[in-house]
Amino acid sequence: MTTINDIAKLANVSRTTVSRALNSSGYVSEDVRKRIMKIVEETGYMPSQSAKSLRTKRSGVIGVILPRLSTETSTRVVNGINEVLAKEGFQILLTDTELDKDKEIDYIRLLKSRHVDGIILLATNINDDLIETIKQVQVPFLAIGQELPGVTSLVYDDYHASADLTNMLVHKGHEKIAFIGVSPEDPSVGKVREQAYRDMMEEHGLPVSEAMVGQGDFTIDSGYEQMKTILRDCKDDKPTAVFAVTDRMAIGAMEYLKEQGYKIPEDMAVVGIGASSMSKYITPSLTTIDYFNKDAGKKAAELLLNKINDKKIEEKFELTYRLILRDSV
Amino acid sequence: MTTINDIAKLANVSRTTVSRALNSSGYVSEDVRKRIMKIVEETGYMPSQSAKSLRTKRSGVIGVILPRLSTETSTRVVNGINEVLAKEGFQILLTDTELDKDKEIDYIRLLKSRHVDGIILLATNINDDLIETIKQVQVPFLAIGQELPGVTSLVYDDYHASADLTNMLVHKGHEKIAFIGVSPEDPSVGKVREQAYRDMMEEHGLPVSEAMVGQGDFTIDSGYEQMKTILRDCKDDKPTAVFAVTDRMAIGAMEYLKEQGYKIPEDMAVVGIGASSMSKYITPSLTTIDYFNKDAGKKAAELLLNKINDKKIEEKFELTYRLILRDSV
DNA sequence: CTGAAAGCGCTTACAG
DNA sequence: CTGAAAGCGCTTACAG
Repeated sequence: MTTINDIAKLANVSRTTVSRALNSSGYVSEDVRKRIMKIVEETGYMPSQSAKSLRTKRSGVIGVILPRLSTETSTRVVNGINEVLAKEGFQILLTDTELDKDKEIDYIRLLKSRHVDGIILLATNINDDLIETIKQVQVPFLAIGQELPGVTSLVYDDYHASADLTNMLVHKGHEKIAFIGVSPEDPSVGKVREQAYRDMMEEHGLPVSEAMVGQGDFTIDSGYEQMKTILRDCKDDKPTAVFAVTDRMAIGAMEYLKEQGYKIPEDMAVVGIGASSMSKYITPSLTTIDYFNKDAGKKAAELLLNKINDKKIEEKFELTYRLILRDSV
Repeated sequence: MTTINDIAKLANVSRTTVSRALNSSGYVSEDVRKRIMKIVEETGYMPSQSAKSLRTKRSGVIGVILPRLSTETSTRVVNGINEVLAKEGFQILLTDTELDKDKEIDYIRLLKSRHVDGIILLATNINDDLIETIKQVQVPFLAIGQELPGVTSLVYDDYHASADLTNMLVHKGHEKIAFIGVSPEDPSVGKVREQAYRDMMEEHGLPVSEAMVGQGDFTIDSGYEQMKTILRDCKDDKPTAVFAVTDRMAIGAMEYLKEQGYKIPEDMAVVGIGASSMSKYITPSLTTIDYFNKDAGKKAAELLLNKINDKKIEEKFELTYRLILRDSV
């Protein structure tokens, strides 16, 4: 492999000079610079990033930790991150925890050992070990989706998004609104969204019987199953609307309702969150919340870049959202 | 930061010994090993991968080059790749060409400079510069989706998949089958799929008027537009079925058809390729081809790992597929 | 404007 | 079983 020494020899200069020419640091006469560049061109020389990174402690790589590689949300966020980062010459080192908390921590440490210049974590849970590890590694860090104490966090406005959705249903005349949530282990999706729903129901003086509330696990199937359970448990006091905290679960619920001959939205209104591509093309199209995940990714990358460059930034950023009203309500 | 020297000092041994203990290479007395491991544990020491990689010429990183980060196909493939690689302790360095051919080449070189142990390219086109670059960089290489001459390639069986779909429509009684393809710049999707369609039509003695053939650009919108154009151009000789080479374009076509009051499949049958999640939940559900992208990703990773370990492998691998018959035909 | 030298944190023959 | 030394390919004070 061609190294800086080869280039130096070919150009009849020291490797110091080659380095300077390559990095446009320090003075190099125009003459010499051209000679060097020509040889670099000809040989197709590319500096070894390992050597560079060993020396400079910078790698030009940003670690990204995902809960799942294959969800639309993750993909959009990564897309946004990459768009900003690629422009600045950074690449993404991708890791997927498969929702395993231990792996979250392992990967943070692994990424550190790979000298990444920063880490972006799509967070799904909060625990002390995690916070502790983040502190320890001393790498510019950014969390998306959960507010991690002491860590710069970019959060979706889950409370108001969920409240808006609930209020919208109430204003449409629904009084019995079923709810399909997820485990509170995921504070943002599990706790906050449910809390907003309950708060709004209470505010409107509408009762929430526990038979109306189910807990899924993000999958379409779990939406289907929860809908089934809710309908069975509610007996003669059936809801007229169902609010699932993710589009996938909402779609699962719709599947079950369709199977049972329910007309949507006449017999049962359905809403989700996430603005998945499916939500638009399913019949009837699904009312949902768009969290602008790609923008979140972009913003995350920009903030992280600022952190890397030692700019002071705030600790918490709240993202915006949009309610998309479609045919399912 | 803690380095191997710190550990050596704390354990009262040389860094040679620490290295040996860490990598389980060479002899280390049980006593010393335990002492070292304890200190490693306590300090949270992680060896610098840059230093390691500079020395060993291996990085434990595989570069993946994607045409687009945010398509379901890419995501599934990456997911499969990662599943296999993560198990072996490899991480993925992700790059997105945004369909720019020059970037494909730039990224190959960039990944090389980052000392990746191998590269997987989701290929969308074939050109000499690309082939040339792949040869030059001398990195274990694997292409998915196109057969690149001289490069180990994993290809979908586009010809037979497309032929099966066409034949299926013919057997259902369709004689005028419209086609929405993409540019032949993408040999697999653009050329091969169209060729199979034309071959089968000819085999059955069915004419293909050029008014029945459109060219989209993978987007839903382009499917919509092409459907519109085809219907306009065909005048009184309208097709009774339309074959789009991707699900997204098929879905766009369906949207237009629905708008125009066509009943699917009664007035017009629609088929796509890709088994997107949307294809299952759209109404009517879309008949399509499942290419098992995730398995392709796994297979790619396994083959690449073999290459890295100097195992001899064949140059071309053909993947399997499955026709999913749904309500749109 | 240019170069010699030190050093980043590892691994690996080589010697004992 | 253990260690001293060389070297991977860079960058960066320092000196001129």
